[in-house]
Amino acid sequence: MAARVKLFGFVGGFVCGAAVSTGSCLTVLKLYRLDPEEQSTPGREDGADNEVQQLIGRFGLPETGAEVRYYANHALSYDQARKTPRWVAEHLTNHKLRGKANRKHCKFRADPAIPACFSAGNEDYLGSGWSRGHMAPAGDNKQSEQSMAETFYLSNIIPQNYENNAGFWNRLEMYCRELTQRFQDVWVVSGPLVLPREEEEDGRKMVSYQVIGKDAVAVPTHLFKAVLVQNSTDVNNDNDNDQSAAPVLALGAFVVPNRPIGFERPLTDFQVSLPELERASGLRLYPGLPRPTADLCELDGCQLMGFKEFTLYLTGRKVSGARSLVKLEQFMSELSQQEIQPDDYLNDLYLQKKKELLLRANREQPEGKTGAG
DNA sequence: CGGTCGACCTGT
DNA sequence: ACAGGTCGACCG
Repeated sequence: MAARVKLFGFVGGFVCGAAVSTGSCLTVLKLYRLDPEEQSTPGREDGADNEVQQLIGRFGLPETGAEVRYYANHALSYDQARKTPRWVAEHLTNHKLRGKANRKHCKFRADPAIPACFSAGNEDYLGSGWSRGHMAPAGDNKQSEQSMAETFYLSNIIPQNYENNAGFWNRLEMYCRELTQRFQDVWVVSGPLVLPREEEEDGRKMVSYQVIGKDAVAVPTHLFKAVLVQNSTDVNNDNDNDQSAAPVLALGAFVVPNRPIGFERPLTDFQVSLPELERASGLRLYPGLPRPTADLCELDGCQLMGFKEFTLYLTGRKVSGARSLVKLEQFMSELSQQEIQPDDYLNDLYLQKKKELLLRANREQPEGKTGAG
């Protein structure tokens, strides 16, 4: 506290000195003590203060570049010091998740709206030991090539542990998409965190984090997600006579370490209260949300895909993209090698792909041994 | 779904 | 010869 008082005195003194030609020190001190809300209120017609404000801002006041930026299907606030987003917000619906936009047509690039001197570059990430992790996922934007392409702007990217990105975080994103099957609206706010190290033998807590590349992109220690769901009518409520069916509104907040997390850890291990997340992040999340809100995990379980389910899903994606019969068979044998039996969906996918590849092989090499059908 | 990397082609 | 971009193989 002593330090703060000292600092206050210094600042006050400095301002008084600088503003000696107008106003009184008292006025300046009063301004300094004003609520942030009040300070930013323009149109105060109250003469003296206004003059002081204009003088202080004679050559402009510092700009953070943290203003909200809107894209086709996400919005974010950017951190010019860390070269990452502070938060990224999205709205998901079942309908919006349909489409055939493909990440193969996208590429990571600097956000053209971010000044170059505050922007990360691909070079910062490549070979850094960290992957480029989406905050607004590409998979939430299959509806439009444009919106998917925009999620590849580095303003939406943070340095993320490979295994975390492809694994636990991936499954969390899938869970968010899955929620649109049970809720009409899903809102997600995601972002990086740099949290103090827990230990330190002498009891001190320290914030430290790696930075990568020539632009010194900050590697977050943790990632957060705040998931809000809504149904205008409760789909689980089969009581037709319930006229007062209030809209269901439930929220789950999660803080996930930026390192590998295995299948043995349930999502609920990483759940925190909304106020807890807000204190850690310094963000007021969903400020328009009536509180307290129902717990998403009590309402919906917060169950991520298990190992078997996830492996089946991945194999399905690989099978769909198989370019040769040998690869196709390899994907299936890898599955049985893990002692997982394909389900009906995967079997259909497999047979369909096999037919397609055989057809193609025959067309390109009609005299091959597979010919004479 | 989430990623990386290297071979290869292109332009100056 | 070398920077830069595309494409396909690869991994969890």
